[in-house]
Amino acid sequence: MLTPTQLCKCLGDDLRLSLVCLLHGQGEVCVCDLVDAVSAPQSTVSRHLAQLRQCELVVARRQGTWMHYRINPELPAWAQQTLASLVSPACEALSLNLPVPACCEN
Amino acid sequence: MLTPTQLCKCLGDDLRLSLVCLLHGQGEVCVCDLVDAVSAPQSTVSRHLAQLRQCELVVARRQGTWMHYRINPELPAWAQQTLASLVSPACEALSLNLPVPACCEN
DNA sequence: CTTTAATATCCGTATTTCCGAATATACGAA
DNA sequence: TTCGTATATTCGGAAATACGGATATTAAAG
Repeated sequence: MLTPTQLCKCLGDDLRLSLVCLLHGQGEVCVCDLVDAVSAPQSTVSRHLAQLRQCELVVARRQGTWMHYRINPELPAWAQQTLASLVSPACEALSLNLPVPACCEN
Repeated sequence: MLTPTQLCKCLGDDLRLSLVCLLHGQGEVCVCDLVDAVSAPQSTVSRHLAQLRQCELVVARRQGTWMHYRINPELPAWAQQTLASLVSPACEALSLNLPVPACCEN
């Protein structure tokens, strides 16, 4: 189960925090769009997504060859509040421009 | 200035999160009490406190040989909200028993 | 079955973080 | 000044984390 320390560890990295912010802004985003949005190598993004998934911070849905990620909607209330507090200042600090243009529209 | 990533990095460690929780519960605590409360070597506690201070998450007040730490009261709103969301689940997860018995009462 | 696209995993390396004993510093008291 | 207490800093090594190219997996299409 997700602990506060684990949540903070997940969010304590620019790339992972960026991913979480992007997912928080949209409903669901597929990996290729995330790769574009953060302009990092695919293997790096995938590895961080796996880590976020392992902490149950995000969940994935497969659709054909695409994987759609979104924030785990069943996050405990304290975790949701934490995200809500952090996302908007993080978007600014990381200069993320939402929404992510979607390349894969299914 | 404190960024969301930095804040999360600070809180993404059991010992530092414990210290922050202890300080959040009381007003001000001196180092020796924190050392007792977390039962970690003094140098370790001091090093983590220095890190928290560098991020401006906590501030220190010297009184003779004692140093009294407290949460920085001028934290940006988003950071205060983040702490508010995390402290109580963190206290439970880290099984901290507040309040800290104070050995140095000045 | 082969090819292609999307994503995940592997693995060696580089970087960061953490630890705690030892040492240094700051301060008050004698 | 000297001593004792409280705290900070140093430093070398251990452990954890991050990186990304190469490779594996999965699934749709031909």
